[in-house]
Amino acid sequence: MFSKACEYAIRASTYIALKSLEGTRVSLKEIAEKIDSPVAFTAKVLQQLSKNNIVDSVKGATGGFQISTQNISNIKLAQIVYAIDGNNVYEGCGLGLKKCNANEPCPVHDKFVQIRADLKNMLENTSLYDMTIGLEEGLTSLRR
Amino acid sequence: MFSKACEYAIRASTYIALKSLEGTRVSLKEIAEKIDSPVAFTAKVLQQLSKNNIVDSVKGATGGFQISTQNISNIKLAQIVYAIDGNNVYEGCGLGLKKCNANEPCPVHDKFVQIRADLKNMLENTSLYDMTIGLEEGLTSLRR
DNA sequence: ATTAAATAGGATAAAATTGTCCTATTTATA
DNA sequence: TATAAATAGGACAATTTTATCCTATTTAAT
Ligand code: FES
Ligand code: FES
Repeated sequence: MFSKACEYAIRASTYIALKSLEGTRVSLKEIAEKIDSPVAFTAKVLQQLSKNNIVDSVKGATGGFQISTQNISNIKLAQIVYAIDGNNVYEGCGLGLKKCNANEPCPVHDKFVQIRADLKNMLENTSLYDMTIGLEEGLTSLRR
Repeated sequence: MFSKACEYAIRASTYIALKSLEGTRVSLKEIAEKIDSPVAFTAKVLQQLSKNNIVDSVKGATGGFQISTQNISNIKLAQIVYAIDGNNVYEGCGLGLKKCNANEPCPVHDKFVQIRADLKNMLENTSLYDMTIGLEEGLTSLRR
């Protein structure tokens, strides 16, 4: 469904959001540990998220990653997926034709666009804040 | 969503089904041409489909691939996807956790399982015969 | 029998994705 | 000012996926 990079991106952003709500900035090292991801690879993903203004990075000692309270509410999973995996999830053909096109549809087009729309809808309506709910209480998890 | 191999598998099976309904067997070369896929790679995919009894292969001159009328009705996309991509589509976690598990869910679990169920449902209820409807008349396409 | 056309399958190669390592830069603090 | 801790980013390595090439085998038809 999503690339590994994108899975890490969502999990990392969620963890950063959680800690930002608690008022603390988090280091790459801590993030990778808490979401169980390879450190250096996660660094690349975070760089991309930073460039896309999805997370804020602070350099230097005591630096780290954070997300503003406003952005925690405003940023949706759809933006993260788009930043890392591009628009294939939203516009790609289920059977791999170059362009999904209702005018010359593949045999699964009608059924596929519905599922894709549901997925898109879910991603567009799930904020980072939504993602953090239940995390602190251990009702949901970012590792294992 | 699906691997390239799986996309080719679905398109190839659909084309073979179409021609089998017309009573003719088709060669690898013709298949690759009609679904716009790399010949040798498609051969590997067809080998796998043959091993999984999704398509029948006939060796030798005048040989080729075909699917029995019964199987055209009975074989569902779900079987093809499973044969090529395994069960990740059906059982994998949306955020890449090792196991999707309702007892220790990731933050998107509840929403994700629904979408996954819809997809699974669609794949389990779409037969190769369904896939061929509209193809002959050009209402749907396997290339472009 | 020979030939030609087809699939089967092993060995590689190319490309994309995933992952690692090292150095540069930034910045708080001692 | 020196140091230590942090991100940024370039270069590279490993793995997986995708694609190609070549040979063996099968089989219909001449
Ligand atoms: S053309 Fe294939 S999903 Fe739209
Ligand atoms: S645990 Fe992530 S989708 Fe079920």
